[in-house]
Amino acid sequence: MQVSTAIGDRSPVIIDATGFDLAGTLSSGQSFRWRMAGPDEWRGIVRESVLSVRQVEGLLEVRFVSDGNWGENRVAGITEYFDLHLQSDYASIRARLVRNERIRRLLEVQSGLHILRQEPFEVLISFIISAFNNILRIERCIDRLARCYGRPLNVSAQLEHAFPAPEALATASETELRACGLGYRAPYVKEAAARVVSLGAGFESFARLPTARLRAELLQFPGIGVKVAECILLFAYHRLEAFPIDVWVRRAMCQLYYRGRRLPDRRLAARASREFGADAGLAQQYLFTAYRARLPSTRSDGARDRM
DNA sequence: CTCCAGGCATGAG
DNA sequence: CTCATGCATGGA
Repeated sequence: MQVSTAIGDRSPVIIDATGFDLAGTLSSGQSFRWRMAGPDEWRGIVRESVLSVRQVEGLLEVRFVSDGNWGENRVAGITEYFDLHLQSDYASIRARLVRNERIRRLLEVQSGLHILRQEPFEVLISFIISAFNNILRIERCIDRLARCYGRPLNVSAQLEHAFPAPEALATASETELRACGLGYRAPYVKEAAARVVSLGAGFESFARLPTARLRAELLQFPGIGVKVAECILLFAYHRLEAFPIDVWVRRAMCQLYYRGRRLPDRRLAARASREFGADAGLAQQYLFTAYRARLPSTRSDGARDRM
């Protein structure tokens, strides 16, 4: 798995990433901190560092534009973030999903999506902001939040900032938060951050809770409902059975399983659980990206696109 | 101009 | 319990 290790300070980390789709994963709406920086280059902020990443053949090349506290082994940290240590699992999940007739066509044109392992607090706040919002604006809101409340990470002209700490958002004024473009979500973000602060070490222990209890804990937060809770379960706590239903996944499920008839989300969730079981989270990610991009494979009748 | 976006909180029935 | 409504903001 590990091809090379970082010896010097600035030497890039290179990791075997066979079957991984970097671009697809980074643009699949699970992280809001990555931007395309070239034809085959992605620049993003992970924890306390700025990364420049590209995928060549089956290899992932990661440059640390700014140092972060990754400890001794950067390879292990990067491997974990991109969830590359579970490549065999992704292969078996995919094999199971392909057996499902209704989504087979989607998987024939898409592959290699991973679920990133992101910081829980960042995901929690980011998806509170995501409610009734669009991805471009979510990215801008988080960018401005980081600029106002996050630690500066490099000294270049284009200064980049880490995601803010809970204390910073908890003590921010609602007016300031609104100035970041949060709108009516400003008080939710402030109160949710305050709740994380008051939970203290209890928030860290969320990671060890069984999924049902973790979901119940998340639903206690202001601004977190069923959909956002599922996003946090999936993207922050890697609970692969979670199944967030947004407008695109709703359209996908209704079209694929109910001839376009609109059903309540709880029924769609139950159906997803039956169809995909423990693989629902990854299935959801493929449905989301395919329907949001309006891929030809999402057309119900197989009619050709004449645009 | 209108419509829409990775929904939630609230109140009515 | 289920369902309808308002909500800030900005791009298309």
